[in-house]
Amino acid sequence: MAGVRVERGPGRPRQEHVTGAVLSAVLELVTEQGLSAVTMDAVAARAGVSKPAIYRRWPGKHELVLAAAETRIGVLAVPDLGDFRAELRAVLDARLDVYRIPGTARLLAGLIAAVEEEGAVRGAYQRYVSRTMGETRKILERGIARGDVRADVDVQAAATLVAAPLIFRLVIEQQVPDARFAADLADMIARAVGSPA
Amino acid sequence: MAGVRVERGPGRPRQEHVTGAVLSAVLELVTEQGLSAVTMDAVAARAGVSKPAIYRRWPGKHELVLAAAETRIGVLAVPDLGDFRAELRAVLDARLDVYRIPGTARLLAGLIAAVEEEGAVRGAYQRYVSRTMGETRKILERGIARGDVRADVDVQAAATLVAAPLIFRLVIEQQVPDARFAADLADMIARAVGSPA
DNA sequence: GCCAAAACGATACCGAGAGTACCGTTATCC
DNA sequence: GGATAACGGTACTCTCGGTATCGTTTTGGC
Repeated sequence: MAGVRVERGPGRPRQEHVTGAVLSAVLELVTEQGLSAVTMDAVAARAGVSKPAIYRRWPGKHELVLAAAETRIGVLAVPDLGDFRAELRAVLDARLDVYRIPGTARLLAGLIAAVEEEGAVRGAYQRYVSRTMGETRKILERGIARGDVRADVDVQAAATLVAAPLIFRLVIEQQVPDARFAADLADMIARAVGSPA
Repeated sequence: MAGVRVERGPGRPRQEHVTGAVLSAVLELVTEQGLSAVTMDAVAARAGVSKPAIYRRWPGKHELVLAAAETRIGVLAVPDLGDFRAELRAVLDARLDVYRIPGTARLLAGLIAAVEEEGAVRGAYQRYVSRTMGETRKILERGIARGDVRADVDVQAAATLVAAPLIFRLVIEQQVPDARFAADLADMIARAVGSPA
């Protein structure tokens, strides 16, 4: 995902702090001033780094935005809590915490635009999305095995039902989701996929 | 939303076909070559129109993209069908028809990016979103009045649950939703908000 | 018929931003 | 000590959004 050069060899090695400084600069700029303020010059200046140093690590702006987004919205794993409902709450609450960080909506919007514009980013993005959705699928499959999730649900469709509403409210409705909304979602989704018992 | 000059008066009137040709050009370009191909010069050339003619109608690219998106994803109204489940299917199927048109994912991505970048577009966008969600809210409220939707659901949250999954699958998961997915959604949402009866 | 007004196409232009090339310098491996 | 490669700095090219200006054309009002 990151730079091209990983193996050791002759030549001056990368200065590790540069990578972190650049990613932080992207997150700061997008939070404080929005997407349009994230120019390569502004990022370089904010990070105290030269522009070529950025291009040695990422092939272009789209990839940089993707990398910055990944540091924010990482893949989270939920352990077996013995109860589908509890695990559902855990997923929603964890996502809620991330989406409530200021600037996340703008960051996601930039990510979506970057993926749509640049086919090169799509591969890494696809892997990220399927990994994230995979965690939710696991919870559903545990629930089916356990018996507190209906055996006849389409797991992939149900995973989308879980993942979509929070991000929709943030990015499309342009409102920061709150705990009440997450709780309502948990109720509705539990009825949607839970065993009738 | 469109041009500034509506009232009649002296001077050469707008040529109506220009507006339509420009909007069509945007949709064609985004469908055939993606978002990055939608440059003002390309739009002008494709529409057989001069660039100033575009700027007489929309103040900037963001507004143009919003206008083009609105011609595609209009607000749809669902009549009272006497049954919540049937109306739910009607909403999902109608949305499905639109989202399956090639290029719609790219168009939506462009819209999201435009809104996030340009505060000026936000007002019109907000009105559009709340109008669209309002139609879904109406269906839920009819259902509550009728008795086939639980009276204790949060209508706004439920509307998000209905609207989010299709668009999420298209824009985030990067897959065109199919009829099977829409049917699964209808099943799950009906259990989520339908009366226990 | 004539004039003001405003849209039209065409073109040239400006400024900003993405990305690249080249510099001399510095750090590391062999 | 030499090859390698990252570093900051700078200057550059190219593309794109947006504006200005031109002469031309089409309308309404007198």
